[in-house]
Amino acid sequence: MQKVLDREKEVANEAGKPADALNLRDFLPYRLATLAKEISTAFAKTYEARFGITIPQWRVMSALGNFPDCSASHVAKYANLDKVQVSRAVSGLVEMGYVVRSLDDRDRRNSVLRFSSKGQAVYQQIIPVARDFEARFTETLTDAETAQLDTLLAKLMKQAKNG
Amino acid sequence: MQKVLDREKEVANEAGKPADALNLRDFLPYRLATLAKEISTAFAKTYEARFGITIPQWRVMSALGNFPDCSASHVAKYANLDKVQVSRAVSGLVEMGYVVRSLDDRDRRNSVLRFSSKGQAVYQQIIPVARDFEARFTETLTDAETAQLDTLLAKLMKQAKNG
DNA sequence: CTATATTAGTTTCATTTGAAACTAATATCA
DNA sequence: TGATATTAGTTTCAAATGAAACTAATATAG
Repeated sequence: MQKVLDREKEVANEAGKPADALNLRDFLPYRLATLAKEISTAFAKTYEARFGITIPQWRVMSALGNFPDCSASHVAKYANLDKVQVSRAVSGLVEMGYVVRSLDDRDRRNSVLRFSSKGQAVYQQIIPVARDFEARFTETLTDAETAQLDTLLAKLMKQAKNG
Repeated sequence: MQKVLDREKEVANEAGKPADALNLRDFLPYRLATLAKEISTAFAKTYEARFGITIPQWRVMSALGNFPDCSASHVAKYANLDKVQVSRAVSGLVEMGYVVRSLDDRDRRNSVLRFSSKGQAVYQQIIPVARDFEARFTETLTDAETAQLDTLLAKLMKQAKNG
């Protein structure tokens, strides 16, 4: 009996599709990757054109918005970037006049990063754009679903980091 | 009255954190991007070492598992890859002896891609690895949460593609 | 039919990325 | 104190990426 079932699984189904194939479109890592890419690039378009910043630069700015005068390594940790990405993103932001980079007098290995007034103004302009962008997604969800999403993302991230 | 509230929002809160800053870690595009990256790289590690394939190559193999003898452009559409990525991934798979590339006699612009027996065997080995990997996540969720996740990802993807 | 346009897939080239090497500053330990 | 180790951040170099140019095949219009 089990044998029959096993053999049945090995042959193609009625649509000619091989059995024992995994449908990528149902596969969690694929779904997350494609969704994240779609959303990230869509959001990036909303600020790249207007403010000339990249995704890592947006993340650095977010870090500085929350932690003025912090170091590059703090930015890296907060924004899930590696130190090379932070270094390059900050260099670009400094060139554009959005960020001022100096050294910590108490430990001159550490950088001290902060917005220029121009950078602060740009950041304040991006925040509502970001909130609106996010709202376009949460608006399609009920309040319960939005709460579920928060819970699920937290659980998945926890499992991804530990397991 | 409104003025007072506005002014209050402009000053730093008790922790010294500026008001009107957006916390990246609560921001949906960021959360999705970091979660997807974490999961994708973790999954990639499970097959890159064992089978020597990259993420795009895994996606191509998934496509061929479901659609034997399909074209590169069909793979691209199915697996959300661009044609350059497919071209390169297939070249690598052909070199490794996992895939056979030929031309469609009815329209010799189209390629016809299929597993070699070796490639088919590797694919069959990866499938349970993939299922186990995914299961480690869904096991941390209740059945209801797993269903919610499916619904939410579908809704978000729909919104990402349209909005 | 021939000329032009379109499609499938590859190659090229410039940019992005990330690991490893490097520089400079501070900490630790004998 | 002086030698070694560690930490922060930058630079270098090789690999990955993606847009645009390219090749070859087929479709379409005149």
